[in-house]
Amino acid sequence: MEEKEISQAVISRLPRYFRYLGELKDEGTERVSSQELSDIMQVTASQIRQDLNNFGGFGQQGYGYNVGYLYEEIGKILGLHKEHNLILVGAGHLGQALVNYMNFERRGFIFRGIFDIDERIQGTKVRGITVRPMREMERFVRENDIDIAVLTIPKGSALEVAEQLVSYGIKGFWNFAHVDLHVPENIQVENVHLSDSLMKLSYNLASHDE
Amino acid sequence: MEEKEISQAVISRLPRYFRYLGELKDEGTERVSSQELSDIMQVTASQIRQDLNNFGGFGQQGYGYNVGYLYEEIGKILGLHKEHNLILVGAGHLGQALVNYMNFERRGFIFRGIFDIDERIQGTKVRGITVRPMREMERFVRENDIDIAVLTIPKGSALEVAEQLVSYGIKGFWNFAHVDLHVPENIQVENVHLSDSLMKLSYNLASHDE
DNA sequence: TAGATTGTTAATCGATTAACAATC
DNA sequence: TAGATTGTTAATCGATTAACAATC
Repeated sequence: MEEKEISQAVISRLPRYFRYLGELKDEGTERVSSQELSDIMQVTASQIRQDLNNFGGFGQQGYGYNVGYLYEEIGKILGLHKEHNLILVGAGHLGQALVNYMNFERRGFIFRGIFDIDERIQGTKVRGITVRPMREMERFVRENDIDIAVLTIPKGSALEVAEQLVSYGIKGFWNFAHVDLHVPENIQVENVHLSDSLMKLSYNLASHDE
Repeated sequence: MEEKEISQAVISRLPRYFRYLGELKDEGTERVSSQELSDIMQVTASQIRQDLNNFGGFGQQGYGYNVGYLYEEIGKILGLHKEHNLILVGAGHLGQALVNYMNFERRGFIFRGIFDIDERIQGTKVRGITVRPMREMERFVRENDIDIAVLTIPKGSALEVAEQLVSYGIKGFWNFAHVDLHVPENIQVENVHLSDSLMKLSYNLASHDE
């Protein structure tokens, strides 16, 4: 049962709030007003209050927000209290880098399996996890309750692999392949298109020095 | 001399247009109407026409757009006809993955140097490029006309390193460190916050299965 | 209580979509 | 020429900012 639909613009800002609140928390700060947060984060206090109030009244008039509480609550909104079981599909440089990055695990995103089409690396390990052949993927996904697939494979095979994974029960894709996946609407896709990002930087560099 | 300022929302869509036009071009398609592109890309024809007309009239009434021409023009708008000299700062797994990724070079983004604080990897090579100590960075940046720094270093050191790099003449940052850089407004920053992206996926997964 | 700051409504701004005259 | 489709203006929609009453 869906509450009022929250816009993706708001969702995109939540991790940034979460990060700044985490830093305030680590510094031992107990309370913060929307105005103080506004000064630090360079967004309007009004936007902060609007964004938070999409999810409930976390503050208190005359006081502001309790840092620790708000941090926890945003974490819950983001679903960080739940664990997710991930597989990596495509054990190239980028894929291996993602598996080796410790911070995802700290947030509950745990790589359970790695798959690659290249026979030469099958059987090798990345951070203790064996690289398996693609044909073992279906069984692995079903038996290990995998909900997220991280795609670091060439664009040519991504559509086909994604379709298979949906049929195996995958619920979300973290997609680094440079294509737009076509998946049923109950499946979530988060794209990381690195070359798009670099092109945007290129544009901004070019448009600046005119 | 700045023309009318183009919104970042529009800029963000350009690489996607560029990608689809490249595919059409590879298929040998010569012309495309905004409506056809709309069907393929799942955005409105109106938005496509509006976006393109920010940069000039690339189409022709009654005909549509010439695929090859539009592809070239968007490439120019994105600044892809110019070469950029990059350095990597932080030769961890992610940094090495980026250097090894061939497609950036194809678009004119060329890694010239790699720097890392860790003495154990200094002197080793990544894709033929020697990893150098940080103290050589200033001279290298100045002598090799480096304009983009790719930051794949821990958040703790990112602010300081970025400040130094600005003073050495760096014009743009591709920032993978999980902090917001504070740089002068004539310096461009493009952030890739992977954990933010993953949290967004997490939210969408959680909010879906309610 | 008085002061501070939220939660929320109203106003503004900007981005998207629709419509259509211009024109190839 | 008639048909098609752009370029562009106008209308709509949504997101951001401002304002302020509620309230701790």
